[in-house]
Amino acid sequence: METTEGTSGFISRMALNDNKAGMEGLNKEKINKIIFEASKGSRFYENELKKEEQVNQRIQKMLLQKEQLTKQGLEKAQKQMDEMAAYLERSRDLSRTIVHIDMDAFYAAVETRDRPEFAHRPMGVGSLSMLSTSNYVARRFGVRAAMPGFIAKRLCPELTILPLNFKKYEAVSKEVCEIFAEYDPRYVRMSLDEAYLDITQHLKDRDTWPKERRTFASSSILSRGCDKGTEGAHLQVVEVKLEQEREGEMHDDTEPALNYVKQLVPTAKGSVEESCMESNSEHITNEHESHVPLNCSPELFDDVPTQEESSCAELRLDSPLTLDCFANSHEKAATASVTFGLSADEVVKEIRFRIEQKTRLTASAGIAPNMLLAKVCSDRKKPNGQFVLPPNEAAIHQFMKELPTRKVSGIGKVTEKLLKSLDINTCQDLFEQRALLAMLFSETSARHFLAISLGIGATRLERNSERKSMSTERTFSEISKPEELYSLCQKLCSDLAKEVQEEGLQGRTVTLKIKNINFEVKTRAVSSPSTMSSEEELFATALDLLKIEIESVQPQPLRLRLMGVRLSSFVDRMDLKKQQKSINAFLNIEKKDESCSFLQQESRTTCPQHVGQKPLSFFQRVEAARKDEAALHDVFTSRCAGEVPDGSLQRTAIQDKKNCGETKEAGLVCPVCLQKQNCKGLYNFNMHIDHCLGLTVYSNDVPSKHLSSPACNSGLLNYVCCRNESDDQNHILPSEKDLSTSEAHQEEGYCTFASQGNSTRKEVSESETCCDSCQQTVSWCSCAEGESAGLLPDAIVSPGSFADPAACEAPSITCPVCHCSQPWADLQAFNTHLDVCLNQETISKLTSHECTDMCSPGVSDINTNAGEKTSIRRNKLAEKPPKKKAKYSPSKNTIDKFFK
DNA sequence: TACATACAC
DNA sequence: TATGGTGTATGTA
Repeated sequence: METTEGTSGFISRMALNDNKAGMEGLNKEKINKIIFEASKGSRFYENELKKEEQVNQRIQKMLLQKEQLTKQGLEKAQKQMDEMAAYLERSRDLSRTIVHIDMDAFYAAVETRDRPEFAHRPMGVGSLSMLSTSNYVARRFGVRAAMPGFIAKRLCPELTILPLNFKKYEAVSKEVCEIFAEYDPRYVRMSLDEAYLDITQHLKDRDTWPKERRTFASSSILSRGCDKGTEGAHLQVVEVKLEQEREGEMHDDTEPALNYVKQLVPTAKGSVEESCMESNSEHITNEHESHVPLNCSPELFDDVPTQEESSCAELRLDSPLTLDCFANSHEKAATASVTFGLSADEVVKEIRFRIEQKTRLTASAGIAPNMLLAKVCSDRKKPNGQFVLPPNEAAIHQFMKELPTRKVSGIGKVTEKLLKSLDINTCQDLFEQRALLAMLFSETSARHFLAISLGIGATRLERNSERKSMSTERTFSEISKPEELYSLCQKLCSDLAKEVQEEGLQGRTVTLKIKNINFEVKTRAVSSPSTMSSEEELFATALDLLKIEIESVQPQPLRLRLMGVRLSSFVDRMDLKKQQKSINAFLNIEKKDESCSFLQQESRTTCPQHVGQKPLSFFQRVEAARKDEAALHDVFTSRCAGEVPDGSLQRTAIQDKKNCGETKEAGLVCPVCLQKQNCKGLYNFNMHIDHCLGLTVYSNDVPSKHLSSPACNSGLLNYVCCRNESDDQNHILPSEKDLSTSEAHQEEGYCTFASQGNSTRKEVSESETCCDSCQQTVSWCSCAEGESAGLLPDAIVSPGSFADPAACEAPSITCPVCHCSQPWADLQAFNTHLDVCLNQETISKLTSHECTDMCSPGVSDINTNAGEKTSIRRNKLAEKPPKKKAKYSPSKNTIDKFFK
């Protein structure tokens, strides 16, 4: 989405714009006045003023600090920053071509495409409470994204507000992404309407492409006037003024005329879009302080259009409008085609062209050597334009010189205000004041500012960074009755639990967020030693927090307008999968020999390598693999390597903090594989032990109800005990497979599982699995997709299919540590034996003594968390995870009373 | 770890 | 009548 801009810059530029100062200035004042009138006296407004005051105090504090700085201190800081700048310059990578693509007024454009009547009329998408975006016509009235609809209506009574339709936007976004993937399969989508592409490789490949591959048929006006098949043709947009706009009456103009349309003519120079923006950029450089009404909070007016956007809205209307104007030309243009050149600029034109052909929507783009710059560039020619920043230092320095700090992603209104108070307005100022910034801001911030001032940003697009939290929150009209608050809390937990479970996540920290009727926000968090994902667990934790808040204001009621629940500190399914992958690697089973995989070991007997061999039990396989030192080494080194920093300064500190020191020379000997381990930190050592045990490290974080028998409630780790319907026996089976009873079959190839009135249809396949206890092969149907590693939603597991493992016919199991045959009575007994074998006492000793030598900064972490993983968890599995001490624990009766 | 704040979209 | 929801990062205690 487009970024918004502070009021002051907007007003100041208006004042300097000779042609439009009167109209826009008045317009701006009108907008401010209307917003102010609609806001003043409201609780929201009062809170905004309060927040603003806090920022002002922060500024005062900072200025006081500034006064106390010594010359020597600043010189020292200057030296350090210069060293850092030199380092950053040395590491500058100009080799990549990064593109940032942003769909113009996306939701509004999609709606306009489907309902062309809004092409000429002001329209917003959202609700009376909040708009997500608005079209360019509405923006001329000051109607912007993140503005309440009722205020937008006051600004523009003719405004139509359409409801959000995410399904539709998602579908369009998918279409656009299909195009992105052709240029960079590893493109990174930031939101429905925004993505980064690294087209470096594409540019190389493209050099060898025949012209035909760069030629596209055109079904719209975009091809009009283009030389058919002309190599490197430039599409020039000529804006033709159709009708003189009535100045100063925009608010009363209920149906603003479409004043300009575009024509494309071939040119070698570039487009008029660029010259249009260049002329605007002159005004940008003439910025000065603004006149914000004294009694108005500037924050309230953050969404007023920037000059660039206002001008663009006048000059360049949404593309669908343009297309409509050329409706008569469509036929003529239907057979045209256009060929794009080889440069990055041409590639991006091609992408935008294809997006418009495919979706009838326009996009803006920025092309630069890194993400930070590309993002700024894409904003330059919005809407429907693109800007290239050449990959050379001189051009970048020149570009950054006049760039207002607020234009940089990550510098918001507060940071902008803080910087302005230090007389820092542009990125060049950021560089010049680097010593001051180093003294007044944190090291991280100062470094960040320095990188920005040099135009240095990330050059590698990282995809699929793991999710760190998941939350759900709701705004409502005031609720203050405790029972209603509890009920709401439970609903939120229920919703969150569903989503968390769908993603196969397990979290340890629950955060309750509340906003009172005065818009004051509070968060309260608690971390549990064990992970959770169920509604019950989330609710039990969140309720504790909520009760404390209710009590804290008693005898007054807790009057809320928002409540949210967040789960974080995840150990997710990916970790489980990775872990399993490592176990497979540990067992020296590679993909190339999938027929012999750990999970399908029956095939082992038919594999040429293993013909005639008896299927091995799980622990026998662990034992066999244990002997394979090479395999062990692979797994082990990969597990113990720790995080690899990406080379940036920012990450170095994190790495330093996280990493423990090297293991002492004596090392730690794994009690399972008996190999000396050079792990960094006990945590990794514990991970290794878990590998050796062939158990899932985080199994204790998986809800036991999914993995264990309800009958024995054992929390059996990699196993599930299931009753097979066909042989009517209980079996102990590895839980990598999702097992369901054959009864669940409703039709061939599918299972339908009923739960709480809902049924889920899942594709399944028949498979055979060896019972690890009785060594018999049994048939199961397993879900082919969706769930794995035993993370079965309730709907799939039929509790009736579980039974006590003790019922299994073959009552013994091999201990992976001492290798003796242990009687299989129940898991608890077996775990006890395992713990003895692991010599819990020794591990504890290592945890408390060795660790201080092994791990410098992370000692407490390792002692409290990681240490527990190995030495305690096996006995803890069957127990209810201990809850963090809450100040108040509601009695069950009390809660029940509320829900009856 | 807990919490608040800032920011993006 | 009425000012969102989701997620990440960072500073501070």
